[in-house]
Amino acid sequence: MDDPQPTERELEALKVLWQQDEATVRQICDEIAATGEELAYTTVLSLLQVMEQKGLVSHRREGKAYVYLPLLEKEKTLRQLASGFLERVFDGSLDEYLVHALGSRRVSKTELQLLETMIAEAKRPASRKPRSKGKQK
Amino acid sequence: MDDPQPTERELEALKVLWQQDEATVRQICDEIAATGEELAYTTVLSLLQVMEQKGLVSHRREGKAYVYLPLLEKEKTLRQLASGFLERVFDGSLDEYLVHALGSRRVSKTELQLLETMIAEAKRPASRKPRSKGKQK
DNA sequence: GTGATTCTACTGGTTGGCCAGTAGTTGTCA
DNA sequence: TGACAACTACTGGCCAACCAGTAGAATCAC
Repeated sequence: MDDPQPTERELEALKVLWQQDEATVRQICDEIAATGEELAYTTVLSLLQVMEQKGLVSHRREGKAYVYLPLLEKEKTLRQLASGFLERVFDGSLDEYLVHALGSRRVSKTELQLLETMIAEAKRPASRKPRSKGKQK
Repeated sequence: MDDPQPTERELEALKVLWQQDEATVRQICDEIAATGEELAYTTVLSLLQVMEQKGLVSHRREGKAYVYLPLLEKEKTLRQLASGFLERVFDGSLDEYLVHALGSRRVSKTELQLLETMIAEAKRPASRKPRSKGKQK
């Protein structure tokens, strides 16, 4: 409830920032363009400014350009997005979600393996995973 | 790409329709109110009318009231929502999604069991699941 | 028929997200 | 210093979602 959720576009920008730690408007612009969508430089800038206003990102001057950096934690944000979606669409039922998610695409062997590992992990009753809030990276 | 995706609110209305097969504006209104959100009658009506325009629902007269019924298939819609979300937010990585979804809440024993079953199911290489499109309820 | 009740049709307003153009600023280089 | 290039600030337009008020139509009791 604290931090505001990013919109679709904002998430795109955040992904770039998460991946590169920080980036100039130009870089973000290029990165988004690389995914197929061409946006005007000023459009991306506007987006970033709105995001700064919302507290999603911050920036500092570097020479002539602004370097933006994310304020939202990647892991936390994704977690919130995931659980929010689950709640809204599937009323919190993970099974329901999976039934539909699995039904819509092929699942690779590797993925299945990973799933099993995760389940085994979750099965251990009181095994508090360290969940280092410092996170990876 | 065919059928348009419902918005947040529209999905709420659709859920009611799916659950009851069909419903009057009044019923939908009450049902939504039961989840905690009070909406004006006319608001719900407007919503339904927009949805009809989009081809999400249809209606027929019954006495004095209109009875709305869903045109979107529940299973298909949920599947599209699930996969769309997965694609947009997690770049299609189911693992990634699950890591975050599982991390955000407790998972019950029953759920774990169900997950295992699903995985076992998915593991069988060419076992075409019957996928009875009629499904439960 | 008349009136009261309950519904639908129509219409408008507000907000947020998204996009981009123009003007102004800053840094660089000769 | 002067001119150019690259950047930022400001502003507005567009559209979808959401909400609700008012007017009109159908139904029913009497």
